[in-house]
Amino acid sequence: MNKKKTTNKRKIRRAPTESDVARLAGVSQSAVSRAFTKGASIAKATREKIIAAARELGYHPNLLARSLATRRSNIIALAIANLENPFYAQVAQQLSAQLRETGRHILLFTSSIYDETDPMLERALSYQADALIMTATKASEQLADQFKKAGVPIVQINRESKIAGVSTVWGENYRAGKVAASHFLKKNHKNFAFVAGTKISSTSHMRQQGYIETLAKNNIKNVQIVYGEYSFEGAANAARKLFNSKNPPDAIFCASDYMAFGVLEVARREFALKIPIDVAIIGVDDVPEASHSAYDLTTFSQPAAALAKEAISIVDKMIANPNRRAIRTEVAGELIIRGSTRR
Amino acid sequence: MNKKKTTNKRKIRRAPTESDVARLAGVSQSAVSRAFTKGASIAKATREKIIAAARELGYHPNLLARSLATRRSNIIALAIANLENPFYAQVAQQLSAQLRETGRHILLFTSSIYDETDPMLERALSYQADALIMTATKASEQLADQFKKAGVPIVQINRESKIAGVSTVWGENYRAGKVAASHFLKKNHKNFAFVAGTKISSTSHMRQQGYIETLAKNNIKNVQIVYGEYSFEGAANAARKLFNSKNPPDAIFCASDYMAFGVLEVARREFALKIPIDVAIIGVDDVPEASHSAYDLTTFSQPAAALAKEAISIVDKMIANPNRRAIRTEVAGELIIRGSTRR
DNA sequence: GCGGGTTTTGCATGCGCATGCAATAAAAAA
DNA sequence: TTTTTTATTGCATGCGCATGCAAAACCCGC
Repeated sequence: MNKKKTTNKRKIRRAPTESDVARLAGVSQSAVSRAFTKGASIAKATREKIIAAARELGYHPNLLARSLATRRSNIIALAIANLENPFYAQVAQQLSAQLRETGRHILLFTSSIYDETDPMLERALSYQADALIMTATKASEQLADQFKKAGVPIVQINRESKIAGVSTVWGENYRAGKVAASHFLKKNHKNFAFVAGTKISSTSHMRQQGYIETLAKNNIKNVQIVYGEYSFEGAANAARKLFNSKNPPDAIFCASDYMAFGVLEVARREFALKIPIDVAIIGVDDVPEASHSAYDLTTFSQPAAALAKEAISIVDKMIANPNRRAIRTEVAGELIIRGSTRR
Repeated sequence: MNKKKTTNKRKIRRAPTESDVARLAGVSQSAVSRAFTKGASIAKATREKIIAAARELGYHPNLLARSLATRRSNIIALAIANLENPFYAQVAQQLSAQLRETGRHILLFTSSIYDETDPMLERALSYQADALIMTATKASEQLADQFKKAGVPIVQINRESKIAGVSTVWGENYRAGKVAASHFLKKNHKNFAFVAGTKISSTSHMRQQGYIETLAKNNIKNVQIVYGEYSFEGAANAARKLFNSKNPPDAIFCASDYMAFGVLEVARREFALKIPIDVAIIGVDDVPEASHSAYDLTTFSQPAAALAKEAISIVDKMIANPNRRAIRTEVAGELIIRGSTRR
């Protein structure tokens, strides 16, 4: 009935806003806004007064409101299939670390489906993401369309795309295969095999091309190809098939380190093969484990940090000029020679 | 000069808004809002008309604006130290997958510093996150304070906390150690060792307690303790120390699978020990690799899915009742017996 | 101490959506 | 058909912040 009742009715503590800070500091709300906007026109003394008031209240700017007003969310959507793969986890880690330096953050969309487009990704548009970065997945034509219409760039890491609006950054896939083949040839191997990822992986396909074509140039045509499905166990099965074949390979190139580990273990434990004497193995990625003494894997590197950096650089360019065509960049890698190949 | 000039001046294509949809559908903006709000009062025919118009325009609701109006962002901040660790990657994956079912998404904060509080986490407050979930990190007193003030719950996965406002969910750490010890004892082992994580990890400490106390009850006091720093290489070094000692162990319990892998590899390759005859090994976590034939590791499981589920459940409870005290839950695990221990 | 120039400030408004309230249309009851 | 009840709608406003514009405060040199 009385006034008190009204003011007391349920003390929900709201987060302080600019207006609260303004009141305490004795300035206008817009002054507070300017105090927190880099480069805005505001007197030094005023800003300090405001900062002090803000600290006193425990004020945190509401970035969602800011985004609404500025039309820039500083949110980057990251679509990632199988985070469990250390290589992609590393890419995610790198992206996150590098983005934070420009005040941006990652909205995570995981998916367990490899190489297929997650319908949930439309949500990134609803969250007003400034860009979408995809790893180990591809954007469908339809998704790309929607993002283009919204002016939100898409960058794929490690997957090729024929879609006009989609930028891509990848490692030197063809060269990886080529270099692996050359290295094996130099060490006088005779029987070659390739453990591919999945059938639809463009990445795996490019590596295979580089490998096979280089071997073909040296008159080696009978290269066994098996699929490891980009998993440890898948590769282990593929390896069993290889070693049980009538003509077991003495040189195996794997489309990923992870698969190489699977092959390596099967070779050692189930077939008692000596590495690199009986069989040599080369992977791709150079994940941290590759350098562990347990694996000591020769591999063609695909530097996560560089991939992340390039992806972000593309994002920046596309945001700066939305009408720009898709950008396609290759990031250099190199053969890192370790104990899984002959000296 | 003429009117056309005004309307044509710079065709920046804005994303369509509810007002655009409303215009096309011939209804008010609020009707459109209601059409997209579950349970709102709106006629079926109207909604359909609106949905059609929305589809035609390619309308995506602006979730930031919605969050501003509803004071609920549906964003959950996830702080994760070393994503590269497959166990935590798995937890992240689980959280992401389970949260999406209730329409929530993860804002990712990675950190390479173990067990320390990342100052960047304040940003979660700015993004109006509905909650903060932390894995492999702990909230500082000060951070917890700020979140409590803002009414945003914090849940730590796999880290203990003495701070009042911080909820926690963890695996059966003490029991893991206890069960490991019992299993070793049953198999007649004589010389015991423990490979701990870091010195300040409460998780590692609990596991150690369970192990040591159980052994002590059986009159075994001289348990060697070494630190593996939760890394493969760290554990490998720890293992070298153990196997080179005057009394090398025949039973090693490791505070994580990952470290167990390091120990296992060193045992086999550098010391030519037969597992589990010469030395038996038990880990904790049950990461996917543990079941791979290469490792075939006996381990006390710490189910990522269950941890994630419990963390989310706590978040929900805390959001429903912000004044509630912190919740502490233990998630059951079990000893999964594989080839790294004697039959 | 004054005019013109330069900062610094506040005012007003809009970003896209949700929602209480009042107005209206539809349905049910009389 | 008229009245009452209920289901739909639109209006108006606010969420917290940024920003163009005009007013105010400050600066300088003369």
